[in-house]
Amino acid sequence: MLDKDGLSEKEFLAQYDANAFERPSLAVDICVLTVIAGQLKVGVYKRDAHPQMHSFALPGGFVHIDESLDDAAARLLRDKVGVQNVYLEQLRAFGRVDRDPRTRIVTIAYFALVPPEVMLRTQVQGSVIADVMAHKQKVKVSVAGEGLETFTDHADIIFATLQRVRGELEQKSLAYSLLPKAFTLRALQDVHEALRGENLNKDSFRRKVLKSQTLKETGKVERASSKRPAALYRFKKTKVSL
Amino acid sequence: MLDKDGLSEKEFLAQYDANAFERPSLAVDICVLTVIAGQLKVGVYKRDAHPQMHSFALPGGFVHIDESLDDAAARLLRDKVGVQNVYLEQLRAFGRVDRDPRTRIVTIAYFALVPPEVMLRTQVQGSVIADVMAHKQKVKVSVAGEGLETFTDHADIIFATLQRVRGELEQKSLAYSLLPKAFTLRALQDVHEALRGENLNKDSFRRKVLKSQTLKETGKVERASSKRPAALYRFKKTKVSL
DNA sequence: AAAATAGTGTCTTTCAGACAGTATACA
DNA sequence: TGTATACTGTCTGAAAGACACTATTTT
Repeated sequence: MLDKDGLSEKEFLAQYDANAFERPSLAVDICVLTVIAGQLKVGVYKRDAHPQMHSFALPGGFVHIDESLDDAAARLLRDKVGVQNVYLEQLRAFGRVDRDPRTRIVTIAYFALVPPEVMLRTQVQGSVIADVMAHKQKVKVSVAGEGLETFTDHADIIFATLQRVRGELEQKSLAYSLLPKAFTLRALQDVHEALRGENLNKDSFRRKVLKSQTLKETGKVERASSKRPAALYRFKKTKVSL
Repeated sequence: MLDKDGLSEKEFLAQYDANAFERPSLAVDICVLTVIAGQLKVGVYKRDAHPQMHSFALPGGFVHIDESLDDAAARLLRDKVGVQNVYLEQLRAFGRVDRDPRTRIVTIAYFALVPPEVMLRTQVQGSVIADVMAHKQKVKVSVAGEGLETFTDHADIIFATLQRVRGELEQKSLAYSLLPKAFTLRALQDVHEALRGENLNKDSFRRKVLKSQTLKETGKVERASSKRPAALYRFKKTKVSL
């Protein structure tokens, strides 16, 4: 079968020149979220090179020619954050023309949800676990109350991640990716509250989650520093997607 | 301020070589949706060139080096579909390594929501307004009951668009982008039903939408071929996002 | 015993779904 | 007049929020 230039598909592919036009570079950046003691955190690192040296950036890097976007994200998460086998989902692409002064770089943003024990166990050079606060249409990244300057549009990426996670929290049961295998109902509610940025009614939260049949009692109770110990539950990964 | 190689930011940028590594090509593809007579439709065109000649593809093209992703999507929508000033939102990137036989092409998928009058007015060479049916985790694209072969992963893009639109239908009031300025409550419900792929309770749908304060009566009624004419409403663009 | 958190029972309000009935067009 | 659709009013059941109360631990 020949095309309008009289070429077969094989001939067409042989003469195709991918370098005929100037192309943007393609990167992946990852917004790593965790909830520690009811506080929402993001993993960033202090840049030690130009451009925007000393600002704080999300971990990321360029997409190799022979790896999928998902593979690139998993590789960078492993290499730059030291974390694997966690929840990892693509957010979207960010492609403002002037978002990077080096050259035209389009980035595919991902977000990862990491349980606190896993996050606290990783120690990578220059990495910082910073606080995140969403207020209005912006996000504030800080450590010990001290605001951090964020690299290029990375604050936008964090904000968009928060919006996405809030929307998918229920449908995809994302909260369980931020908890250890066994957890109390209070801890589950803490995660929901940290992500949604608001307090929830304890009674109806308990009822809803218990009635949803997504939890299984472990029979054990919290080894607690608190007062009355709470029952520990596990997540039953049922739930169907749309 | 000098980096670890002793370069200033200006010197660093001058010596930066974007071509040091082989990079994927970057494209944009657009899933154009409309609802005609209660039926969900997608705009595709029959490929007249390799690869996968004669399959049906979403309109798209390459991202220019000096335009943002959003600008590229708007340009391609205008040039390839003949439509502008419609709802246009980025879905996400699709980057399977083997998704295009020409070379490594990562595509940023967008979706557009177009009112039926606007869609029917456009006449672009080779374009087809096809039916869409979602069943299970796949999508079926057809014309007059005849299934169409879709180009590379474009069926996945359409499916993902449907999922996204269903999720954002309420929050972002997307249905109004698929309707003329004045519309009946029945037409609004038809759009919701077409997008969600299920029938809704008429009574509670009316009550919910009327109570939501997002509609304004025009005072006019439908010039109808139906029985009793229905009141026409307009969309009051209030509603705050998250 | 006091304090603090976990967990239970119940009342009220809200809202979706169902159904019955009225209104207004066309054939 | 019959029929089909638009629109209104009311009942019922499910679930969220609020509140009161009991249970179990640490100090």
